[in-house]
Amino acid sequence: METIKIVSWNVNGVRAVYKKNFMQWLLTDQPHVLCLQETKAQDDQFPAEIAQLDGYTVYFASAQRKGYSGVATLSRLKPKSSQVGMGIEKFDTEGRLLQLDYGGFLLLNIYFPNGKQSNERLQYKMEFYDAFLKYAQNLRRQGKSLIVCGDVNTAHREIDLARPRENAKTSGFLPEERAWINRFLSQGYIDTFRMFTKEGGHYSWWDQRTRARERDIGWRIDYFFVSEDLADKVKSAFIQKDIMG
DNA sequence: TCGTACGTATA
DNA sequence: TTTTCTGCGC
DNA sequence: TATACGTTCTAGCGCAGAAAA
Repeated sequence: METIKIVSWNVNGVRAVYKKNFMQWLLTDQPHVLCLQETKAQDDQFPAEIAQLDGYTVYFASAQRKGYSGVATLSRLKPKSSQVGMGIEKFDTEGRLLQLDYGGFLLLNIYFPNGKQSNERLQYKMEFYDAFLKYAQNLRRQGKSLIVCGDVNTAHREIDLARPRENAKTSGFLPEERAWINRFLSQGYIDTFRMFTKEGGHYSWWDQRTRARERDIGWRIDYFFVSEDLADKVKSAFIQKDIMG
């Protein structure tokens, strides 16, 4: 069976990366499937060159609010079906989940809420986490195999961020957020990056305020999870840290 | 994130 | 019509 | 008093929408 390359990228504005080097990157990297988060665009606001890209079909899950959140999946493989959201209105209106059914597996492109803004948003994030776990487990009970990728907005363990002690009380590394990842994994999912890389020092997000990227003071908050039945089918998992979003 | 200022706790 | 400003979220 | 510790503050980008040019 041939190898499929799936890439996840929080672009922080699809129109902004389009003006930079998005197209060159895409034509060079040529993933079979590309999962984008934080597109910050309605379906009809996507650059036409992306929306009508030769060889790819583009699926959207945009937020109601303009310029906010939103995920999209570009696919060279034809899925059997697609679905936006979990069927829960308070979560689905923020454009955070897009599901493609490829028969052998479901691909869930997901952008979990950021909890840094306020207690209300942290609570919303935790509710989203719980709702998603229930949703995923329901799919598992239906016999589905899952690939879950995207921006989880939480570093799992101390080796997943450069400053664990300093951030023990910061959303993104709170005990309850980390505990949810533990609970999720314990229900039969694999953090694929950790299948191949055991040591720390590998990050996917860096604070802009202090130009932390230059010094590699970062967090690993973007993941590829698979349901454990797919584990032996995963060939590799890595972070392209030199690509700027 | 980092360094700092400031308040509070501890000996 | 284009540029500049303010506000929001991250 | 002297020291330790915990809390606080805080940039710049991408976008929307209104105002100004």
